[in-house]
Amino acid sequence: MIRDSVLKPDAATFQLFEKKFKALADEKRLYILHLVQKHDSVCVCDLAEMIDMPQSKLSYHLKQLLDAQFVTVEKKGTWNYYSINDEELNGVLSDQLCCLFRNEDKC
Amino acid sequence: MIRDSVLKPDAATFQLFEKKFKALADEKRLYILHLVQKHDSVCVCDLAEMIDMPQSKLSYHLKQLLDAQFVTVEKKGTWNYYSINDEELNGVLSDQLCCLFRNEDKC
DNA sequence: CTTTTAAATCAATTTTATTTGATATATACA
DNA sequence: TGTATATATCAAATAAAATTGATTTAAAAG
Repeated sequence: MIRDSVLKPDAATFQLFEKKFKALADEKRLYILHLVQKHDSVCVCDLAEMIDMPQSKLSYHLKQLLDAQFVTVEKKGTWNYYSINDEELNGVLSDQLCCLFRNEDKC
Repeated sequence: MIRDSVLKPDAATFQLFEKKFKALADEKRLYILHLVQKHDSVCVCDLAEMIDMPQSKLSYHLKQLLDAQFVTVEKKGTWNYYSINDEELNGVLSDQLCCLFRNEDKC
C-alpha cells in the first residue's frame, strides 16, 4: 500500500505520508512506540505506569499511532493489548531506526 | 549522528526524531522536498512558481526542512539554491520512500 | 444485578504551528 | 547613488494539536 503510493506521487500520497509522519512527530509517541516494541504486546494500564502518563492522554496518543497503522490492538477481556505493526514501520523508516521502533534481526 | 542516537535511546534521541518527523509531517513540505529532489538544486523563486505559494510561506517551510537538516542552501548572488541532504534523509526514511525524497540508484 | 476495573471518548482549555501581509536585508545592475 | 529583485524575518491572526478532568462503555467478578 505504501509501495503503490510511492510509485505515483500525487496529492493523496503526500497526504498519506503527512498523516504517518504526524503520528511520529511527537517525542511521547516515539517513546510509547519504543516501549510497545520492547514489550512485544502490552496493555494500556501497564504502559501508563511505565511512562507515567494519565490514561486518557495515553489513549489519545495510542489512537494517533493506531490511525497511522503503526500499531495494532487486540482486545482481551477488559484489556487492550497493543503491538507494533512491523510492515507499516518498515515501509516508512530507515534500517538505522529499526532498533528503536521495529522488530528486526538486524538490530 | 543519527546512527549514534539510535544506539542509545534517551530523551534527547526522541526529541531529535520528533523534530525530524515534524519537518516531514506536512504535505506541502513533502511536496517541496519532492520538487527539490527532482530539480537537484533550485532557488526559492522558481519553487514558488512551481508550487504556487507565497514567498514568505515557502521560506517558512524551507526553514523547517533546513533546521531538520533535510535540505542544504547555497547562496549565489541574490538567489538561494536549495538541495536535498541525502545522508540525513537516508538515516530516517525507508528504501521504499527513496523515489519520492531521496537521490538513489535503486529508484 | 451491582461493583470494580480497563480503556475510550468528550468538551473545555491551553499550547503549538501555520498563514498572512508587511518590512528588512542584501545583492546586482543601471 | 538609486532602483529592482530575491529572500528572510517579523508581528498579528488563524488554525490545529495536545492536555485535562469528567463521563461513558463494556467486560469481569462477586
